[in-house]
Amino acid sequence: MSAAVVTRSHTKRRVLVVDDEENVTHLVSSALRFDGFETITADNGTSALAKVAESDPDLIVLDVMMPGLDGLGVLQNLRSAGSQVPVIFLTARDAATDRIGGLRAGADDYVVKPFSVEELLARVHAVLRRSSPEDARDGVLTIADLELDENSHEVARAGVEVHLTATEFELLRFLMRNERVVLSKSQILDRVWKYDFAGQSNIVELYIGYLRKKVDAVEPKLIHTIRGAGYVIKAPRR
Amino acid sequence: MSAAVVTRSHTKRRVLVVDDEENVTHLVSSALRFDGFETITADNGTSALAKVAESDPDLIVLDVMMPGLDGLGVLQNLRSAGSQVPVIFLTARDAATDRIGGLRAGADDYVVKPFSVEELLARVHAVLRRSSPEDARDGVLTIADLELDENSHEVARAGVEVHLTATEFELLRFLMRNERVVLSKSQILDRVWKYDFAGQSNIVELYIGYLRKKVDAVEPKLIHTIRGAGYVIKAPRR
DNA sequence: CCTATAGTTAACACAGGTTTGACGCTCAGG
DNA sequence: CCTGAGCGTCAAACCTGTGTTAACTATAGG
Repeated sequence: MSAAVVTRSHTKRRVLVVDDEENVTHLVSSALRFDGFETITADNGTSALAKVAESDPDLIVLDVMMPGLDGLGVLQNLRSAGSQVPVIFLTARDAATDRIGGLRAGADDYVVKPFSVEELLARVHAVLRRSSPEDARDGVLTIADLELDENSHEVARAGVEVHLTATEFELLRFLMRNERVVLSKSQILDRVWKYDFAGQSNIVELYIGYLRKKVDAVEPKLIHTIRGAGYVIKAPRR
Repeated sequence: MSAAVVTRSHTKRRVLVVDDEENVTHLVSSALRFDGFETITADNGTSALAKVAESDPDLIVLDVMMPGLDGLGVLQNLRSAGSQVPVIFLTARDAATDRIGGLRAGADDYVVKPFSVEELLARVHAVLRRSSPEDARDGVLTIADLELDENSHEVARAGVEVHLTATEFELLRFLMRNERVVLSKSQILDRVWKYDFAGQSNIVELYIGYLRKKVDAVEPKLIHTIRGAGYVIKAPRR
């Protein structure tokens, strides 16, 4: 066991994504790969159990409602076989309704559909952070004198605390988690907004504007427009 | 043994969780891990004894009613073998009165099912605090001029004692034990309310409201709403 | 068994956040 | 220097989450 832990500490984290909708598994697994994870997918409960057995994932993202063996069944199966692997449920219903069958049934966290990819990613990191020591980071992102604390949701520029709304916070976190990477408006829309967002408008520009007013009003400017490509956040070269 | 004690004084506390329901062991052990413990689980009495022998835990959370060798049997076995390891019993409600006599036979505390996770966690800390010198903290949580004593259940703001109900106290303790961490309403519901709580209402907001009236009516405000995310308690930045 | 206290539910009002659409500005290329 | 596509900004409309009150139900203590 200790040998396995040691070996694994230097390899990529492996995440199994289980959902009967291919759109969802694709969306989630490509986001996870973009984030440096290895991913495996399954589109039903039975196949999920097989994939767990053969690839021993570090975490499972598991849809609750699936035809045949559903998420609850998969989880019970795993737990009674002694598996301790962390599980995040995807639940379609109102979270409160499913709660008894959800978290309390042995999952480590759950995300309500439709979710934003960044939200799910944040949960994945949070769960891994608390369940394995190797992933323990403090959850504070810093670029120049801009700080964002994922735990307390505090954001400060030049030492001054700034209040951000939920969407502003997610957007800034996405930018900061990708420092020096240009993110297109559609990437941003796909990651920060819930995946069923229909509106096709200038909402990204609008929120970039909000962020600039709130956290980028002082020099040096950190948020940059790359005309025709998207936005980047970065500290100036020194 | 003394060598083991010395070594152990700098390692994580190890807790063995024993229950025949996988949901309960997972619920409890993941909460304990989140709290910095190492956990081992067993789903029956015989296996529990084996795990004690092989991993020498610092504390055992032990379900009384299990098929085969039950909790009382496990405890008797341990005590007659000379083990002094602290034990917290999990008992069903109707059996509570009957079991108290049994508890005197060697358990250190007991928690009635269904329990809230925070309640169990509090007992674990309390037992460790009084049974091992290394865990001796006074059990007083302080944020700015807000004080909460886990032993006496006294709460005071700005030096003035405040009376809280059981639920209010647990909620405040949960917040304070997680200063500067945003806790979602579902996290709060899952930790502070008993695990079989099915209700779906705005009960968390309601209790936050109670707390605000009782302990946060003066400046500076310590309990903050993070719209769309949850609540945080924190002292203002200096 | 009755009363006081605590816990829960439901209804509702409102503040704050999100989205929309219109409009003006800017930059790069012709 | 003109032009159009892309970007930034504004205010109104819409919507959701949150706080609050009050009534109801369970529980514990006398």
